[in-house]
Amino acid sequence: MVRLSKLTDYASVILAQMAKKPDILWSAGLLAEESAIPKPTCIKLLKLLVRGGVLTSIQGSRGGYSLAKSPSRIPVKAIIEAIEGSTAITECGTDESLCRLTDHCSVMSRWRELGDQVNHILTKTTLEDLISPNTLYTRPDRRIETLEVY
Amino acid sequence: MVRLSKLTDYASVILAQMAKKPDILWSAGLLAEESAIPKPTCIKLLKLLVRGGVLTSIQGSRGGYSLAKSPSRIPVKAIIEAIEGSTAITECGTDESLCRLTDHCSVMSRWRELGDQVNHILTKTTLEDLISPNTLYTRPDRRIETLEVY
DNA sequence: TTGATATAGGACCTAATCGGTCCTATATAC
DNA sequence: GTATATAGGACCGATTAGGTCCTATATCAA
Repeated sequence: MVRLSKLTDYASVILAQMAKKPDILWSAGLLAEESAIPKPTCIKLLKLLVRGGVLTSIQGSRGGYSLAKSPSRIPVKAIIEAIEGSTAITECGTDESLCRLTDHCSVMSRWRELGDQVNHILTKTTLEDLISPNTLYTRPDRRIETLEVY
Repeated sequence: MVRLSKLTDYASVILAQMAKKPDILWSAGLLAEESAIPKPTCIKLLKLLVRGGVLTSIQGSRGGYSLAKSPSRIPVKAIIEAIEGSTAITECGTDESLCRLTDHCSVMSRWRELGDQVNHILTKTTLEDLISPNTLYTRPDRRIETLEVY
């Protein structure tokens, strides 16, 4: 839990690169060079980001990739989910006995609420925040409203 | 990221069980029965929880396990770290070129700040919250102070 | 129309991690 | 001394993550 996968890390570097020059249609090759990420891996990530709706692509010669939206409208959650899949804290295991014999379901509800809080942060934080040269702290305009959770 | 491992899930069930009867010195066998978790796995988890300071143990005949502190003083973070290890969002990869050629380090700083927020929640939420029969939401006494982050 | 260039999609392999089990040592009570 | 309990670590199979490659399709330009 709460660990960034290497590929998501890479993806954020690629996206940071793209956000710097939003008007360019980036080819996979160029991005791989500029971001110092092995080309095959870079290509794979770009495909995942397209599928996740973070990027749009144009096929064919002179084609390439660009951000699907402005950085401020791309939640960190979307990036993570594009690369790693759902961020659901856990699917309820099919283990029947756990649910029948113990407080498992009740405890899981609390875990899920906790996961909702984390997701709230991941949704409010965007690519724009990620690529900011300044710390996220002490930015009044981005102060998170008191979580409507416990 | 943001996914509970099966073992942490199990551990929380065990701890919920123990918290219900705080005065009992629980043997591994009894806990395995009551929590419907395979005994060998249960034993492994108990050892990890002792090593993480969540439980204390007494060896020898008539020995067993008990909570090291009251549930309200055991952060969820301690449980996760006991089972899964550090919750650091990522160690900076040793990949030199990424840091030299790109904005990787800057982006990673933002990720780390984001991780700090998540850890804040995981620290403020305790075993007591986890085993509460009621939702964490709408509990004024547990309302989180506005995060001193963005 | 054809060739060059780019993405789309998926198969595939290897390495690392997770989930789970077992064995031996040590501590304690009777 | 023996039975009962935890301590610690070795170990293995299954799953997942990281990374590569191959073929198909779309587009542009000559």
